[in-house]
Amino acid sequence: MGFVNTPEYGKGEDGIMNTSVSAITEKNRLTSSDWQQAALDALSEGGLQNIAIEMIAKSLGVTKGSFYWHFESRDALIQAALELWESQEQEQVFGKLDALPDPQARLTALVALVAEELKAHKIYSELLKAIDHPLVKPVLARVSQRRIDYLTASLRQAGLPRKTAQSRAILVYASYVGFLQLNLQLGTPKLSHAEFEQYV
Amino acid sequence: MGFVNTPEYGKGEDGIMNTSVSAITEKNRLTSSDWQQAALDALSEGGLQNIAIEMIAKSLGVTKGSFYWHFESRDALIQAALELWESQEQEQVFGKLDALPDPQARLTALVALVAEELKAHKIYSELLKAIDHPLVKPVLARVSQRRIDYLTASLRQAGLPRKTAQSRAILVYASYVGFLQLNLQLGTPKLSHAEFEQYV
DNA sequence: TTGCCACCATACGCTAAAGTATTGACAAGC
DNA sequence: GCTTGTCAATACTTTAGCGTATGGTGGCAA
Repeated sequence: MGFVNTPEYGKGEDGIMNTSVSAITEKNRLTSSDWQQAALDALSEGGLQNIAIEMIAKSLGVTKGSFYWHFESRDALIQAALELWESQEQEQVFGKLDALPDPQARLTALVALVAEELKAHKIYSELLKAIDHPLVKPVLARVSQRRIDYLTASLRQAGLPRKTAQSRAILVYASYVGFLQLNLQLGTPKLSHAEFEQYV
Repeated sequence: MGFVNTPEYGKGEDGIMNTSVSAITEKNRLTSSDWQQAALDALSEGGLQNIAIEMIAKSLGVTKGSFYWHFESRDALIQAALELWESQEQEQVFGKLDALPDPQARLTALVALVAEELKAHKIYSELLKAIDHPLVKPVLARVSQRRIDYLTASLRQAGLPRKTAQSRAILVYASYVGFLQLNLQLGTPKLSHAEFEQYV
């Protein structure tokens, strides 16, 4: 019930041809993956409510007649997009970090990830805002937990005792989430991540 | 006030009668303040999009015919509710803290505020999620900045040098915001605020 | 009593967005 | 060349929610 279609402020307006990767397979015919990727693009720019099939269709150069061939419903698209995101983030973040053997270097690299890769953070931020949605919640819970666990493990490898590492990991991650909101949305901070590293 | 004969428009079944304060001034006639308070209640439980006038009207036992006498539009209600919230939070939070002369004690009390007063935090959290809304953004920016400034001042009074106090204040506040999301929405943490105080 | 005003109900219009039904186009295999 | 399967366009229905128009009622003042 009351979640789906509230005509809120979001409104991607007209096209805004995305700056995204958008391979879109060149030829006019689309695949469901294209829709998923487009949904993530829309999500990153306007939140969950911006995953509106007619808008996305427009940005893909088709109509929703196409959409309902590839997907059962909007929820199905959201679910598929979230799955895509989850797998993508797993290989991106963890793949990158696992390459580094030194735990100290890993932490530094992890912090560095906050600065770049803006889009991924936008998506995560928007998902946080939509955490009430039943499809979003479990995904976000998994991803967050995985990241915190990873942080904890890295801190332990860096020499911290178990309990301390756990608390520290949660604290650091909470800071990250907080910065995401304050930094990304408001212009609030000016706090560099140099500060951040001092706590590690 | 025909109590009986109104022909039971719309199944009034699943009301979710609010657990809120709701003084509602006893007599059936409402004031605009009642609407503002009800809007904040709705906000805290379902986000900005849950400020839906027909729903709130139902929870107040009237119809929207009443609403549009008190307010010009939904946006007007939102704005008024936000003003109410801003003034309320100012006297609540700062009023409480200013009573304490010792800056150290103030910080402890501030941290303690995170635990109790759940509803206020819910509202703040929901507003964070709706930060894209043009009416929300400036209010939230003001409130957040004010809190960070207050934190900074307290930290300075506690002996920290200027720059350090600023950075620390932002970091602490970001942590607070992060905890709000993780703690309130997911079941993630178990980190007590005892940890928190160690950083102060 | 009369009449006005504050507050509210009812009925309606309008729009955005989801979802459905039907038809069309085009490429590949038979 | 004909059929079939895949992808898409068009037109439609439905629902939620904002906003409007208008009329109703109870209390209070003159």
